[in-house]
Amino acid sequence: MPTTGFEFLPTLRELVRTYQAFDAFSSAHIRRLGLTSPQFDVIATLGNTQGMSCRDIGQKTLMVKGTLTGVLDRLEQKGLISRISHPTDGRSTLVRLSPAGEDLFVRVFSAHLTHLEPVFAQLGPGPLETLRQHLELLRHSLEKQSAPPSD
Amino acid sequence: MPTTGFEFLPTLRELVRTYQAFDAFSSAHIRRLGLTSPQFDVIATLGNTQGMSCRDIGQKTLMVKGTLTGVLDRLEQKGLISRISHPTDGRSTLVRLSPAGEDLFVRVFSAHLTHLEPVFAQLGPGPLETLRQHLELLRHSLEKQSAPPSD
DNA sequence: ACTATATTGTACGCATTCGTACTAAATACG
DNA sequence: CGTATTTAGTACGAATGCGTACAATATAGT
Repeated sequence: MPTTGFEFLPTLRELVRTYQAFDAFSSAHIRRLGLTSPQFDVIATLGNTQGMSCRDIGQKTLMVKGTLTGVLDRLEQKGLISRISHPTDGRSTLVRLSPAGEDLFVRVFSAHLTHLEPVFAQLGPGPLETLRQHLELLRHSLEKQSAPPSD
Repeated sequence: MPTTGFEFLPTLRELVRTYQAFDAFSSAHIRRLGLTSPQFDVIATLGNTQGMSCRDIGQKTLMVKGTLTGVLDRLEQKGLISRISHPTDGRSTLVRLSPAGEDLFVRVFSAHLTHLEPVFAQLGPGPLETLRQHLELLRHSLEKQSAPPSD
């Protein structure tokens, strides 16, 4: 017999609530380290690289370029990154960590993962992997239905 | 033998990516209906009620009160809600849908769920429920580690 | 009754986020 | 060679989102 539809609502709600709980937990720690979440995202992305274009950073962090400009402005103002003109492509800018940014990256990155680790460890290896697989399924289903992004 | 730690990273990344994919998919549809996501959230929360306080709306929508004030301002400006003084508690405000807000709720709410349904249907009932349970586990683990919210 | 405390909502500043428009530079095409 | 299109980044406005401070009201403790 067919059901009423909308049986997915509890799962939808749980996805939203869980993500928001994760985001609150993660952001609170990052903020105590003196950064915002997007700023941490950029620092973590640039860590252990020789610099990247805004386009590459945007693809890694899922920020659109308009958003990225402001985040990079504030990181540059704090002296954590520097913008250099690209050697071969005159349209592009190379963004790298400054020495102070490198220092911060080393201090903060593993500290943050260590902060998160025990939370996920509660699940155990099996459920952790099952959760990842189901999330991946859902994401692929979402991406199949979506229009390609404009960036 | 102990592992290197940080085996949770793929699951963490998948949680973030999947939520962002869901949010993009959902927001795009809501925007086509003339609302923002938080505005839709409030309209959906107030639908089929006789009005709620800002505090109640905040608990349902997971918005802090400072954010809610601005969202309600814009909904009031569009004529979709009205703010009435609370009969018994002078500190509180009763927020209700206006007739136009009721109309919008009826038109938009089920349309949005119908838009989302096929995406989640891809998973099938079993994985859908497993996913919900694992997300719930993770959320409870997060909430155990978090400080209680300031609101 | 009186005072200390807690609760409700608003005001404000800072940072993000997206969409759109714009400039500059590189590439494709005729 | 010259123009059209594409690409990279910035500029700007509207709308969240959070933290803090604040005014008005309610409640608790004495």
